[in-house]
Amino acid sequence: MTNMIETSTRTERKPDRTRRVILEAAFREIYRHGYQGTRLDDVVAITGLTKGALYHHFPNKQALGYAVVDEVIRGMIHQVWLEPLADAEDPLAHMIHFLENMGSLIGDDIITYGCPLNNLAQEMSPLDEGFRLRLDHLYQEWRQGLQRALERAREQGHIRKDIDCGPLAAFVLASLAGCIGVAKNAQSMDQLQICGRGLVDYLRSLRAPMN
Amino acid sequence: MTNMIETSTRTERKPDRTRRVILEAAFREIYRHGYQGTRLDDVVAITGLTKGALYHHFPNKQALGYAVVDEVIRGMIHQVWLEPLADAEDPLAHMIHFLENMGSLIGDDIITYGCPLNNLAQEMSPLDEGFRLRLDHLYQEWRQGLQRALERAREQGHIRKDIDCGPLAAFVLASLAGCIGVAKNAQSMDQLQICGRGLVDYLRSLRAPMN
DNA sequence: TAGAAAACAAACCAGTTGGTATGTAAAATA
DNA sequence: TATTTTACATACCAACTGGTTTGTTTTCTA
Repeated sequence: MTNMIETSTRTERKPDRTRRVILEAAFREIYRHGYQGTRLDDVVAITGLTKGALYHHFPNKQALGYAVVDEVIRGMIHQVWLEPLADAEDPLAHMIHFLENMGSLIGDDIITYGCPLNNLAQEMSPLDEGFRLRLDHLYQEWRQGLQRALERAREQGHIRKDIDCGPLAAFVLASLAGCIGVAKNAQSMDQLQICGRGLVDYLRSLRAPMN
Repeated sequence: MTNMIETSTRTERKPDRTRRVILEAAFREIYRHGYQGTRLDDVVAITGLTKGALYHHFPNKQALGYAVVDEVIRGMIHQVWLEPLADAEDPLAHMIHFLENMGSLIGDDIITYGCPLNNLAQEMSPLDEGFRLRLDHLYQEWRQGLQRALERAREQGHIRKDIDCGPLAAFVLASLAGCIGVAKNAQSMDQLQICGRGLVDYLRSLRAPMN
């Protein structure tokens, strides 16, 4: 019935796409200026839409922020970290390779603006419990993915048998966030590599002693 | 109508003290809400002063923020970290003891609000080069203090001779910031201890092998 | 001790911000 | 096809915010 292929120049209505456009613009602004520093006027200006569109899809700024966490940032972490890690045959080698080439694998934004998840967590966790719960949930997903990968590495004999991979995953994640934060403050890719190498050294030191 | 009432409201004038009061109130608000989330009206409300006083001592919000970094936060890091570390006879043992008892040694604020320096760095470094330079300078002071302590530990034979204490100090600092950040987001002292133990394990693994 | 300067107080303002009320064209539905 | 619902656009505002201006009281100084 309404199945037409004609892409007319009329104002096509694609609510899902409009919603996506708003979400990604909001993510960009939040990533660059923080949640509190983000102005809704700037978000709509980037999209070329208007506030009417924004407030049609989201009831208020807070709901928009929550959706950015649940949909945009969550997707990025799964895509960049969790899925490749789950697919890797040699998880430890994959992690080390990733840590040693973060700059080229992720892009300069990691130096300029840091980690989107950690940024938002540091800013909003003490201020808004809704943010905190969502961000904490995401961290737990991330940590569990890391833990599973480390346990696989342990089964492969790349990590000593006596290591508890739960706390280890927590520490690795914390260190990684710290390294990115330091690099961001120094605005220096070198700093990221120096700190990242410290983490890699640590991971290597967990190898079972060769006999 | 001239000074008919010599009421006790004789406002005692202590400019240095007034400046201090403003600085500490500003620190408190920035620590809790971030720089962008801090309202000058709230700062003056806490002090019981007025904007006139604030703008007499500081030309604008930015200068007040800079002064908080240079005077308040810097003092705290020196007092809590650098001076005790420089005075410690066994720096490595001191560091480990500190990491294992951070919660009780520093206080609950570290869980609730995180690390004042790291918070401000993550928020403001990409937004304001003046902040970034001041915060980066402070980080370098901190890292150098750590490096000197680690080098002393190496001389004492508590750390392997082949370790380069510069990158190590950078990694330790990054990890520490990351651990505090994770604990803050989880609002959990347990998380701080779990992550902190990971860092302690790492430091212990640097010990020269016993023969 | 008189005048200048410093240290505050109080009122005010212009720009901004999140949010709303209302209008309207396109889809969905009947 | 007629009607309702969805998806936006437009215009607007009340509250707030950083900052200014002006006035008053204390302290310093010549």
